Amino acid sequence: MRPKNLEMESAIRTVALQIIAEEGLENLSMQKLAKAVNISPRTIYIKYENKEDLLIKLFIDEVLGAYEKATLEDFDPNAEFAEGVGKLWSNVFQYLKNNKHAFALIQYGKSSPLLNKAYKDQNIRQGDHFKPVHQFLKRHVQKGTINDFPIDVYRALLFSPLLDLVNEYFDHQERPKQIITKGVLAACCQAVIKGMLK
Amino acid sequence: MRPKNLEMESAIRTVALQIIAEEGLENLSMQKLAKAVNISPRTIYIKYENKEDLLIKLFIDEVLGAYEKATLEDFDPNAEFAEGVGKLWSNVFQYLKNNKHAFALIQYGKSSPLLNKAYKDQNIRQGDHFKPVHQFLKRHVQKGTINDFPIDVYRALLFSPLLDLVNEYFDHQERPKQIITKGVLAACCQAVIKGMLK
DNA sequence: CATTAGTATATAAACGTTTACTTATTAATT
DNA sequence: AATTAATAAGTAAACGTTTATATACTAATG
Repeated sequence: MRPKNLEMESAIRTVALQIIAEEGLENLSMQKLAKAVNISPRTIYIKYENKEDLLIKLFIDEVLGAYEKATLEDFDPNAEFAEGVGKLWSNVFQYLKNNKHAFALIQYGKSSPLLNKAYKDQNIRQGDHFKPVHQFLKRHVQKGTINDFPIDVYRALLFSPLLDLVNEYFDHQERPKQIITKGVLAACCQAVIKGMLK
Repeated sequence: MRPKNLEMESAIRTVALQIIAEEGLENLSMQKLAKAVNISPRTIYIKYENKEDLLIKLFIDEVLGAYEKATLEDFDPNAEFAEGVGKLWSNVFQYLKNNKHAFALIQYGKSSPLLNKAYKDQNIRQGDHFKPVHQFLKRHVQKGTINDFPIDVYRALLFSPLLDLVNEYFDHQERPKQIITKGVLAACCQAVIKGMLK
């Protein structure tokens, strides 16, 4: 039996992310993708059932998986609140800064009904990728460090400003001056922490 | 000369927003839109140059314009910091809660390159729709109430958690229990305010 | 009756996907 | 060790459909 060319599969994913980031999800087509990777359209269908399947696998496995892994790297659920949040912020920023294409698809996850649905299904099926973070937050609620909120509310408070700052970071990359400096990021992180502490 | 049917133009916009919210931007086509409004495709082209033109006008005029107007309603740039931010939050939440379809397109504004570009162009050309907010923030920087940041950074800190909470609000509308209550919203707003105060 | 709004229909290109075929590789058989 | 059969990977070209937009026409109003 002829073996799969594994490089090709990763090329498909890389180029797909690139097209999505540069031209938008609405401008990714199977034929355009195949041409860009320099393969036959049929080859994509050997590895993915159809376009939906490709997009969802791209989103869940390639993007969210790596993102979540990077977020939790060296994160200690038993850390002090400020220290823990600081670590999460620096992990996320570091990762996204170096993975602009992945970030673009993450942004689509909030708007595209297809990806949004996939995200929710994934969250329900797989339980908690972010278990260490939940553990961390729960501990601090019990210690009385922070107020008790549903987990989705913590996500909004803790991470959405950071994602917006990443967005600004990329926007200002093409401009004369970068406004999202280490200092600004640290100050914002401090503001978020201060707001949450009781 | 035969007069334009103005109802038709607003029907086009309403149905377009509906399709985008329900099926995604990538699933809006001119023919599908025409069929849904029960008009000929050509009629859309009388009112809009092409698809891009339609999308950009939908985004800028119909959605962002109304959103910004609603945000600033009865907002007093001379208010105390907590009061001013509270007003902005309640305006935004109130408006988006009642305009789910508009919210969907606003979310796309962060991911779709076409809309993103339109947004930036608009921000540059039209200067500051949000001038009262800038004025408000500047005053509080001078008074020493809050730290001095670029305006984009304020936007991330002040509004992105709120938009995420609106997203959660809609998600939980289809579930047994709404977690984004008035109390949760007020507490989050307090957290954001507290974090920003020096 | 001139002018423009609007319709029905057509266009070429692009879409997602499939069909019919070739190539590369492994494992069994000679 | 060489040959062959089996099988999956991969290609080229085409499928029917949908796309954005254009053409040719009719309807309605100043």
